[in-house]
Amino acid sequence: MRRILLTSALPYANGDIHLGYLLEAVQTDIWARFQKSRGHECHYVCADDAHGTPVMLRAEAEGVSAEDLIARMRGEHLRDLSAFGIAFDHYGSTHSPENRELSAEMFRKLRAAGRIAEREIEQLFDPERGMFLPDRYVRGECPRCGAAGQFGDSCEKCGGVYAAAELKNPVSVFSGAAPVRRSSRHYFLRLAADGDFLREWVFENIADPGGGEKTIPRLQKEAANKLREWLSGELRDWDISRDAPYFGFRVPDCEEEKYLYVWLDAPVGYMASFMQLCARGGMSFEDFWGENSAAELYHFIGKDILYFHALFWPAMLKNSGRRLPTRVFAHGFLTVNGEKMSKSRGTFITARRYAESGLPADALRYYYAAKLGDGIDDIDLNLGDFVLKYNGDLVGKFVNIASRVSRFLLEDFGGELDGEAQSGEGFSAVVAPILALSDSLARDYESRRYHSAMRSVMRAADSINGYLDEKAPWVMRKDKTKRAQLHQTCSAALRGFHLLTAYLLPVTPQLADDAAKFLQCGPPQWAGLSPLPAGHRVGEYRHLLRRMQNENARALIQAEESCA
RNA sequence: GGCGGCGUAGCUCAGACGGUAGAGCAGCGGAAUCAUAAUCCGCGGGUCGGGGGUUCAAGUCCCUCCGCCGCUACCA
Repeated sequence: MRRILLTSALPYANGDIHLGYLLEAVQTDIWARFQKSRGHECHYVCADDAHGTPVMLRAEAEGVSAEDLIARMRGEHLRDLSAFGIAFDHYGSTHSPENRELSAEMFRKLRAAGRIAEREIEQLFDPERGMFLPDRYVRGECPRCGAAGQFGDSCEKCGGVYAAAELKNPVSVFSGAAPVRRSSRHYFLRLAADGDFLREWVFENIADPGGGEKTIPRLQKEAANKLREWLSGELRDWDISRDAPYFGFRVPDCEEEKYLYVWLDAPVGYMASFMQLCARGGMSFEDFWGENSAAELYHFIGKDILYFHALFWPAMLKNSGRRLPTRVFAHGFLTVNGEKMSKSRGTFITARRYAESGLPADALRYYYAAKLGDGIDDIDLNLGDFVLKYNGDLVGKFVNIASRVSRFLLEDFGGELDGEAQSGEGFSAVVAPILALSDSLARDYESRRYHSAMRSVMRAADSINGYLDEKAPWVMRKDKTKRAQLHQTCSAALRGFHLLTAYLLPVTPQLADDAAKFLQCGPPQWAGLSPLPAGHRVGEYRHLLRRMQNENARALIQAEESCA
């Protein structure tokens, strides 16, 4: 049995869960459910990312304490994610005692290892607000093209990149005051010292924990390419402290009021969340995070935060006596109808909006699965396509199988399956080929080629539908002498349906649950999966899914526009 | 500006190691009527963004151009 710990990136406490984040949560959740269904020990943890300037400012604007704000946001995030069947084993917060402790320990160990540098740096400072200004909070004219109202890091007009201090006529976004330069002592993670280690670690191949004979790359090809950019030169030190006012953890053993940068304690939040789970579940924290841990550790992330997880984080772990991630899985962004999600276009769809629209969570999960591969490409949610895929695949093909034969089984055989669970014509024509799919399907799931897995499952559903057309049980039914054949055909089709339900369970847990109720079996686990036995009795069939209407999907966008 | 990614049938996308272009949906033509206008069989449809190169052979490797997108470390 494998021991696996996996994480999704931490949702930030200053924003709502949207369909883009759900892409990641669903991708991770499918993998977690798959591993569990295969009988492995698997823990899926996540947490709210609670610290940083934006949270502090928003709390101020709302007139509430930061603690109250993040508690509320965490509740909303958890509610939204739960509505999509994201089954965390634990969902913590980076603003927790455990994380405070682990972050401080991390910092101290890094310092003891000689990896912390201190330097005076000069930054823009808002004299009215009395705070240093992150680049994002300074606007001014682009030093290259002169475009007005540009942010302090890059120009939207000409694409130029510069330092905030280079902006002409800069103003603070908060007060409108002209920022002044002021220097302050900052702490840095000395990344350059780990250049050789990172170049090795990032590009290295590892033994396949999934049992494959060949070694596999630690990172996806595209991800490795991206990292080559940083790794090809000298690595710069990473600024990991912020001056007050800031919402976060104090820098340990520092007399001035300085805070750990949110991105320092955010990944440590993975550890803290798991630590809380351990307290509940009896696992040993060190088994998973100790330097010589034999457990597997995976981070699912968006491609935008790759360097945090593949550069800073490994460096932090290595120099603090911790284990390193087994692999890091990056995915692309979500676009809606071919375009970047946009509030003004109404395509910035929140999880809540979707849930309230009444569209089934499994529909989105299935659609994502049908499009997700192991790459880093963006995924497009095309609403028309979305409706067609759900109706065509899940309703028309998959659920249709149960719908086609259940009445015959119920009316003619009292819901009982025939005696040939492991032999006979129906078995060899329908059941055996689906059993034989197991290994290649498992490989697809394991390597996150969900789209390939979904194609295989649907091809199998096609074959059952084809089998039913060929056998025409509705014709057999009129001939009393063909009663045994009728029984066999319907039983085989339903056994096939049951097996496919198990294959689909990681993707569509609600559907699998409902199907299991109809089949009167437990949630079909992949480990030890076998055809429903002779004489097994199924329940009365009620529609497991409803067809989706185009209007429902379109309303996702319209509804957003009306309140934009 | 630098670096990276993408560009394959009307649509959404597959295509490890280079070897005569694939799926689903849509369209067209049949069949069937058990099933949620669900199902099955068959058909048409692509200069694989343009151009050049390597090779007996390139969507697949190299160069170049065009288009779209992303990243560029103190936004998270």
